[in-house]
Amino acid sequence: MARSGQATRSKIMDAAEALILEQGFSGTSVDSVIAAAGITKGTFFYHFDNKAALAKALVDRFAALDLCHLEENMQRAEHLSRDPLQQLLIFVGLFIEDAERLTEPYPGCLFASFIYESGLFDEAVLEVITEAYAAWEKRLGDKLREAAQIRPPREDVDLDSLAEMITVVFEGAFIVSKTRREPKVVAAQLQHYRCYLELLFAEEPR
Amino acid sequence: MARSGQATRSKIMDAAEALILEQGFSGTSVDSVIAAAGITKGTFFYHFDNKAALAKALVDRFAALDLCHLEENMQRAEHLSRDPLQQLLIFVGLFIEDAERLTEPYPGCLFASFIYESGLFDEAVLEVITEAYAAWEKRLGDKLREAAQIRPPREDVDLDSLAEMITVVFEGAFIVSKTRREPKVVAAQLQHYRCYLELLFAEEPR
DNA sequence: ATATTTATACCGACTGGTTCGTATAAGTTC
DNA sequence: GAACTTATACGAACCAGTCGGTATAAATAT
Repeated sequence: MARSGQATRSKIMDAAEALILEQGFSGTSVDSVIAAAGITKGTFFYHFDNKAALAKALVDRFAALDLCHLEENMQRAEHLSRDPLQQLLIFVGLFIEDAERLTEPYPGCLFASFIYESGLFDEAVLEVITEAYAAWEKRLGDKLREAAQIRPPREDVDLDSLAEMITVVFEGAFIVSKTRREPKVVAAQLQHYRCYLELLFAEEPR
Repeated sequence: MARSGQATRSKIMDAAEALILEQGFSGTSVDSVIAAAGITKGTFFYHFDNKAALAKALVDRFAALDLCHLEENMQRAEHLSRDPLQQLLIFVGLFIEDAERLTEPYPGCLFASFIYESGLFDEAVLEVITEAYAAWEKRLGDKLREAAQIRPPREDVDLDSLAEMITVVFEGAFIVSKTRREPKVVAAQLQHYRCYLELLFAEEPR
């Protein structure tokens, strides 16, 4: 089975990611990864120089997928409405739809897993995470500022931290969802975030 | 130098907790703990049967302190106002005050750290965490229901998940704070939670 | 009062197993 | 023949945990 190199690489990364989200990076041995992936040690080290290289590949992939979801849902929202506030509400709504489809608890976020073991990773890995968070903050922050220009929020809130709040809600909801083993948590919490935005920008009398 | 048993035990736990919040539980060896605590291996295993016993002792202590903060600030709030909504706003405000005093990024929550390595711990450890979360949800949920009886919220939100949201905001803010190495994140996010509560229960014309 | 016992607290070398990573040699697929 | 995979064995470092022994102080006995 030569030539399927990329497939094997993905299989290793899939197995590793699932294990890491349950046991952490240190708690996940290379041996357990190769067992889960159904390959051998030689193959693992053929694809990754060392365990640290696996970590880097995992965050890179996770970040790429994350930013893809961000951009895709934002562009869908932008096509569904012209009003920046409505775009934001639709944007969050799309993630709520996704979260509602979950039947099992969300497996968690690799970023959070790594952050709670941040002492083990080099700066390059951590930078991928900060940049991903920054991208979300930027994208939502710009949209919020657009919305605020059309109609200023009722309370004088800081728009940057308001943009950041979606990351906060996601990460916090993942943890509670994992703890309570309850898949609905994420959707419920995103709904609160959307509701907060609605109330902040509501056009009702002062 | 006998007699200082409890002090040594605390010293071990303090060192362990700090290390675990940076490197995770698996990533923290007993050797690194004893080095940080300035004791030896024999002493460590005199105080703890095994590494798992240390984990249990750490969550127990963390949960006790956590519930202490919850109860203390809630009772302070209850003394400062008779109105349940005001009590809630004051309650959150007290945590904002604490968070604003931080000059370094919040070191993080042991619960979250353990949850992202949950596969390594036995049911007893995880139960301490679920119970702690449940206590917060109960305490705030009851207060929210009181407030809703006096004046129903503007939007038809689920009060249980609204109560749960403070845990979500804390946990999410810790992660973002650790990632961005920015201590102000926690206070800013708690402010949004308080603002959300205010808007939800505002008495302005519908 | 002095000797002896008991309990608590602590030390550090040691053991056996696990870890990551390497090496080697042969097989498979394109 | 180049890219990829299997299988197995191996080593150095590290890991959790053990064990025999020491130090101290209070309790008890003499």
